[in-house]
Formats: sequence, C-alpha cells, structure tokens
Amino acid sequence: MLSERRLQVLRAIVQDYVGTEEPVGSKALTERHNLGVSPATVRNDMAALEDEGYIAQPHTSAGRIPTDKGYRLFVDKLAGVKPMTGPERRAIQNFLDGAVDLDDVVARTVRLLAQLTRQVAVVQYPSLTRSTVRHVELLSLAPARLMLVLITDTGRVEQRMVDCPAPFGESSLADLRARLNSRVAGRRFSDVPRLVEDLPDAFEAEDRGTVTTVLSTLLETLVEENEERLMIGGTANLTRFGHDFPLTIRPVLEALEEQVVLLKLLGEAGDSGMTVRIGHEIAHEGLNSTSVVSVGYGSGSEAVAKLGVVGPTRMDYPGTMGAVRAVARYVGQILAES
Amino acid sequence: MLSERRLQVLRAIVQDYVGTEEPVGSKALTERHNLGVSPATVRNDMAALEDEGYIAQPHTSAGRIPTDKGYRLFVDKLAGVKPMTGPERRAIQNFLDGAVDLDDVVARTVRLLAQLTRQVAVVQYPSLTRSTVRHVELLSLAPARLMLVLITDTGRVEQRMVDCPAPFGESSLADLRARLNSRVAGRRFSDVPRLVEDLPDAFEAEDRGTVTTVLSTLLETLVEENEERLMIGGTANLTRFGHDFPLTIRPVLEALEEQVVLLKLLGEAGDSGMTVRIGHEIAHEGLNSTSVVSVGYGSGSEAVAKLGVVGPTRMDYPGTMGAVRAVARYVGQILAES
DNA sequence: TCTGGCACTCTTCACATCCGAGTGCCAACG
DNA sequence: CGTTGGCACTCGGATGTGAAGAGTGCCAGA
Repeated sequence: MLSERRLQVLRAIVQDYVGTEEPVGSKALTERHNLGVSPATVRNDMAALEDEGYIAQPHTSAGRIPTDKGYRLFVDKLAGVKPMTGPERRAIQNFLDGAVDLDDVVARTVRLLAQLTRQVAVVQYPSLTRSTVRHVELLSLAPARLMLVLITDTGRVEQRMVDCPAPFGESSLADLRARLNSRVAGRRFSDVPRLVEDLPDAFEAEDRGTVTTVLSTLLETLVEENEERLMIGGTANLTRFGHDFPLTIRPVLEALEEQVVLLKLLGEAGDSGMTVRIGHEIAHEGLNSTSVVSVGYGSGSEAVAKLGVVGPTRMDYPGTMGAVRAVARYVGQILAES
Repeated sequence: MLSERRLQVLRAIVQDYVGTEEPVGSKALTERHNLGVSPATVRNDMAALEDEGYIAQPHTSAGRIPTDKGYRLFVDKLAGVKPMTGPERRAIQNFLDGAVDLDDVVARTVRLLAQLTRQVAVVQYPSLTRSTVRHVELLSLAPARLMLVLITDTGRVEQRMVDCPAPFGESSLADLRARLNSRVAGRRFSDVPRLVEDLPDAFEAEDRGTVTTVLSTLLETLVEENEERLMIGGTANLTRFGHDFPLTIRPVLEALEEQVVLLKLLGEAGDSGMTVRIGHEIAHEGLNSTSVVSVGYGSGSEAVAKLGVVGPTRMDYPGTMGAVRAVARYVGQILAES
C-alpha cells in the first residue's frame, strides 16, 4: 500500500505536470511543494510509484509524468471537484438565460463549456425516450398523405411523413388527432405504446389501416434513439494539445466527427453522477490519449441527456469537473423553465 | 501581357505545386511537362511571372510557388471544372438517396463533400427566406399560450411559443389556422407579409390582439435569417494542411466555429454559379491562407442555400469545383423530390 | 528569342560535440 | 528503518560545422 506521503508526491506530480506540461523531476517537486523531505527521498518514492505503474518517465534521465493509472488514482482519491466561483456561476446563468429556443440552449451550452474548460465540448440534445409528449399534431398534406408532428416537453420537434393505405377524411383526422392527444399528451414516451395499443378499434374498418400506419410511425419516432444528435464545439482548443501535432490531433478530430462514437461514449457513462474516463479506459482508439468528463443533465431530477468535454489526459480534472457539473446544473434549470 | 507559353508555365507550376506541395523549379518543370523549351527559357518566364506577382519564391534558391494572384489567374483562365466520372456520380446519388429527412440530407452532404474533396465541407441548411410555406399549424398549449409551427417545402420545421395578450378560444384558433393556411400555404416567404396584412380585421376586437401577436411571431420567424444554421465536417482533413501545424490550423478551426463568419462568407458569394475565393480575397483573417469554393443549391431552378468547401489555397481547384458542383446538383434533386 | 554554361546562394541533412537535468545507487546518519 | 547527501552515469536537446544539392541569375553565342 502506498504511504500517505507517496500519495502526496503523486498528487504533486499530477498538479505540476498539468500546469507545466513538462515531465517533473524530484528537485522541482521539493521546491514547489513543501513536502518536508529532500529530493533523494522523493526519488525513492517516485521509484516506488513507478514500480506500481502510477508514473513513468518518457526517457531515462527525464522527469516523471503520470500514467493513466496515476490520473485515475488522482481523480478517485486525491482530488475533489473544484466548485465554480460566484461570479463564474452568475456568468454561466446569464449566458444561458439568453437562449431563445432549444437549439440555442444547446449551442450556448457548447460554447460555454468550451470556453470554461478550454477544451472540446460535447452536448447531446435532450433525448426523446425519457421525455414526455407535449402534443401530437396531424396535418393532411394530400388525400392520402399526412404529416405527423411530435412536440416534446423539452421543446424538440420531430416530423414524419405518413403515406396512408387509403384516403383519410378530415373528420377522421380530427377524431384521431383528438383521441391521440387525449391519451398521450403529458405522458412519458415509454408509456405511449401501451396507451395507444387499442386505438385502431375505435375507428371504422376503412380507416383502421391508416390509423395503424400513423401509430407505428409515431412509435418509430419515439424509439428512434439513433436519431440522437449532438453538438460539439471548441475544437480549436485541440491545438493546445501537444507539440507533436498532426499525429495527436487527427485521430481526435476524426473521432469527434463520428457522432456514433461520441454517442456511445456518452451512453456508456453512468446514468447519475459525473463520469471520468481516462486515456486507454476509452475503447475508441483515436481517443486513447484523451480523457472524457461527462455528466447527465435534465429538466427534473432525472437526466434526459448527457454533456461533457474531451481533453488531453493531462487536464485540470478538478476544474474541468467543476465546470461540467455547474453547466449541467444550469442547463437543467433552463430546460425546466421552458 | 503574358505570352501563351508563360501562361502554360504558370499552369504547370500550379499543377505541380498542388501535387507535390513543394516549390517547383525550372528543371523539374521541363521534365514533367513537355513545354518544348529548355529550363533556361523557363527560368526567364518564371522571372517575368514573378515580376507580375503571379508566383514567388519562399527563399532565394528555392523553386517557385503560386501566389494568390497566380491561383486566381489559374482558376479564371487556365483551368476548367473537372467533371465527375460516371461511377463517382452514381456513388454520390446512391449515398444521398439514402437520406431519411432534412437533417440527414445535410449530414450526408457534408460527409460526402468532405470525402470527395478531402477538405472541410460546409453546408448551409436550406434557407427560410427563399422557400415556400407548406403549412402553418397552431396549437393551444394553455388558455393564453400557443405554439406556432411552421413547415416549409424543404421539410424544415420551426416552432415558436406565443404568449397571447388575452385568452383565445378553440373556435377562434381553428378559424385563424384555417384562414392563415388558405392564404399562405404554397406561397413564398417573401410574399407572406403582404398576404396576411389585413388578417386581424376579420376577427372580433377581443381576439385581434392575439392574432396580431401570432402574425408578428410568424413574420419574425420568416425573416430570422440569423437563425440560419449550417453543418461542417471533415475538419480532420485540416491536418493535411501544412507541416507547420498549430499556427496554420488554429485560426481556421476558430473561424469554422464562428458560424457567423461562415454564413457571411457563403452569403457574399454570387447567387448563381460557382464562386471561388482565394487566400487574401477572404476578408476574415484566420482564413487568409485558405480558399473557399462555394455554390448555391436548391430544389428548383433557384438556389435556396449554399454549400462549399474550405481548403488550403494550394488545392486541386478543377477537381474541387467539379465535386462541389456535382454534389450541389444532386442535393438539389433530392430536395425537389421530397 | 532561345539555349547551354557557370558561378553563386541558401537550405537541408548528417554528424560530432557539449551541456545539463535527472536518475539510481550507496554509504552514513538519526 | 526511513532519510539524506554525494557521486557517477545516462540521455536528450541544443549548438556548430561541413558537404551536398537544388535552384537561380546572368551572359555570351546560336
């Protein structure tokens, strides 16, 4: 087991390395942190830490840098979440309050996160599956062609074309619209299938085909999780990554363009609380030298989507976690209000 | 005036430089292009071209590279648009045909353009102002709260909340909905203001306030050009830019995140035909070492939005222009069908 | 007007060198 | 047993030198 002081040494190494971006040696450590021991002692501790795999040296006769395992220990045991200051909180709130619609909320959130953390921000649009239906609208575009519009409580709107098997009269349409809304408005998506199950029975035989088609289109829309979208921003911050550019940055940019990868990444994170994944803990190869800090956010007590940042493993974890948490909280408030 | 051969020399320089990314010298030129003259002659021509500002040498005793002015001449006079091959066209069409909705069309277009040109692709969502109204829907969310949903012929949907000055009955709502649609459905956005001008007169005094509010919200939505969105992709291709990375790539990434900049850029381009802007012809500073090839696309004969690519000034102009034009054409077809 | 020749300029690369930061080990000390 | 100072050792990075090569500009001649 690692002694208390060794943990302190590890913490100091992480902090210094995050600050300077350069391998940190024993002498510098004793100077910048008053550990109360000599460089020689620190060297012994470092050797032990290296044996355990928490730190490594890039070359012989260079300082040490933390390994993924080292960062993991740092995040889990050695560091807390650095709360935002009062002015910062206020700035966040002000900035988000200016949003006019859902797109704008998401866009502002991305910019805010990117600015606060100086890293790449990723914000998932509020997901359909966990939200509730505000309204379902049916429009007749042509005798046998309908448009289905679904409006959610988070302000999201989805539309689908429906080709009817048979012409569908205006009165039937009004009837269906009314019945549909009385059953599903205000309900959670997951409850909808059950609620509309027997709806076709209420209609004449000739309309039943159309009703069934409409319903199945509606259900498809509801479960269409792969339609989940996300917005990313702050990619320019990638240029602060390392000094050996093209190789470092390209795979990350490529991964960021693969929305599937990002969605999977966010999806894998625990549903509650903040999740930090470090370096090789991330399955995707291109992101092996990055860390991802993500958290769920939502309008109520429950998360409806996730947001987070992607940055170098060498990042300021406490600060980043603080910013992510704060932003998620305020976005949740904004969504609840609207 | 430049002689015919000097123009050929310029063309050869551009082609070689685009291919090799290295300054091109007189000897290499005569070897790769059979100009029928000796290196010494080419040297004289090069000196003349340099005097005129079409080419420059990075250092004494290096080959020449084209200047912005040189590229401009090349694009205007020396090169055509390289058409896509048959298989390429088919691949484009197949890929775009798979799209399920507007978002998907745009997303696919971006990916396609990025892949074809190996550069950064920018696609503007079909703009509101030039399209026509398919349907306007009004929903009552609360006694004095409406939701206005606008559906365009390009499949785009915009929604807005409307707070009414006074409660608005269901029958009035149905009335307004019907009147509104009979007037504006199928009309162009630009005609809408005129068409609904006298609509409030048809209502009772008590409802007039609400009707006016609804109308002004509708008009706001129509003119809200700043709401114009765009999608970008292929940023990973930036890593192929130059070898002196961070400095080259950062300002570009920053500019790409400023949607305002990009929208302005696309907006400035001529309405019809393809526009190529090269290097310093672009006002925005961060994009001074890039070129932008853009073109309008639309469902009919008229453009409803623009798309294009951003790449290094040293790009394959004929090929890029061919890809951009082809993609724009097919996207137009897809939009017209849906 | 084109061509071959020639001297000149610079960049690039490889190689050798030097300096210093940082380590590991060891013997001594409390 | 943990801590400390000393010391030899290792490498990486910076610096300098020299040779090679590419490319130019200019000039005299066809």
